Amino acid sequence: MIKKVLIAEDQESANISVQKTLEEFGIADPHYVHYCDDAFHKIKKAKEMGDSYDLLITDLSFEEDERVQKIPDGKALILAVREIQPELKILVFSATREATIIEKLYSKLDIDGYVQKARNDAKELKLAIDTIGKNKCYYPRHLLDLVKQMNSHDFTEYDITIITLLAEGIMQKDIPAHLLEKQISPSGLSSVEKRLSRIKETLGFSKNEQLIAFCKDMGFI
Amino acid sequence: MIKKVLIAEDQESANISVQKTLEEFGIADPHYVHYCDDAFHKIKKAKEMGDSYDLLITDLSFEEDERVQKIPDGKALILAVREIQPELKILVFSATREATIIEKLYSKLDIDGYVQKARNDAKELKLAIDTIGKNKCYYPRHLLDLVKQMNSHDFTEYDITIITLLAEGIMQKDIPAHLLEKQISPSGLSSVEKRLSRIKETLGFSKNEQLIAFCKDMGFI
DNA sequence: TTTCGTTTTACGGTTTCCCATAAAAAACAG
DNA sequence: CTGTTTTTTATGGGAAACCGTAAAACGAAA
Repeated sequence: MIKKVLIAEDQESANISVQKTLEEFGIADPHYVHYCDDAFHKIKKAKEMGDSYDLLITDLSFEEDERVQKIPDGKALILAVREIQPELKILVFSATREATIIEKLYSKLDIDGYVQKARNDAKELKLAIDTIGKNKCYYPRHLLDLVKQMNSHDFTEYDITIITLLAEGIMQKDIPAHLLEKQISPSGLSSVEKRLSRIKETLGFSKNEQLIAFCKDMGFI
Repeated sequence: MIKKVLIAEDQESANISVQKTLEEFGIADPHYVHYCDDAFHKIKKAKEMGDSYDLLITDLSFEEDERVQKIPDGKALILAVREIQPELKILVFSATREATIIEKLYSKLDIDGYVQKARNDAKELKLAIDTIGKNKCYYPRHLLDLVKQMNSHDFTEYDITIITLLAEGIMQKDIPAHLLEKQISPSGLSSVEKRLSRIKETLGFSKNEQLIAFCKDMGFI
């Protein structure tokens, strides 16, 4: 059961969102800090007083200002905290959607959950805290999907070219002309169609829109 | 004219790419550092010796290791450097494609150029250095486009819902069913079609693929 | 309630996409 | 060079998307 929570977050707006969510869990007065250094000291002190925190919710990036910090960001904070209280649950609440970065948080820093700051992040935040409260890790859905798909198809230059053209609004039937211009072969419409449907098949996609979204997530385009 | 260049970059591969590009400009032996602290000290020392750098090419994110750094990342480095040599040209070479982050680099940190690490970044790097050499700022094309488009349409919850469904591979003709399920109105296929075509019209897009790519770039989905 | 104006939905024609098949071209081996 | 295999391109039918128009539903005001 999660009772004592510390929030490290320098953005006012994000703070409000987190607070509201926590209220729904009956966690009335979570502790706030706006600097990583403060977070570290609070956790350390609580541990020493025999009143450890159950959960740390932290951002990754913190704006820098005149207060010089030893711990510059969320990543460093997590590393530092793990030294003094390895069992502390950590939920990262950040804007990054780079699958590779998020993946590393789980594998290297051993975090318990990641929620991306987005429109309806309150919902996801709730689900994440609930999951972590049950001693389980919370993986955002889109990450799970990505990890699974990562290795199922490796994109060639050819693939990327076609997909980039699509993302630029070129109609599929006009792609052959563009390929000819760039002297890329094969340039036939059938070849383009076949390639696209093959990619989508291996990735389990049904529509081009899905493929574009995936490639954007992966940073291919 | 750019003669003396310092590169702050901890990734071996990226370093090579930059080096090649610089060679084409006749900048034979640029200086390299793998840590921001080193970059800062080099710039400071050169300035004091009356042999200042003309250009700093830096990454934003630096991997942390056993060497504890005062300056954790490229952003902090830029801030620090601006203190001691405000006129130094700065070109950021990083992987981020978050339009908002990049925009801030220009507006807050006053950088002279940004090039995103991508497949053919050498070309863009060259163009950027050339532009900066002429005392002009280099703006990546896609950023210019985004900034222009940003204000042309503001996305509602409804828009995001539809676009998200598309990105998940739902067929357009099946979207009404999903909207009904979520009790979102209007749910008619015609309304969905009209909404999508309206969005694409205001943004100057022709295809859904383009819209998906744009929304991913903007972090809407 | 009636009327007017707006929003939502339904329908039909055209374009584009999707997919299977076949023809053509290229690559390869003997 | 000939025959075989693979790759690329062409073609056509059916499904989905696109786009304009008209009907229906809804809301507000008289």
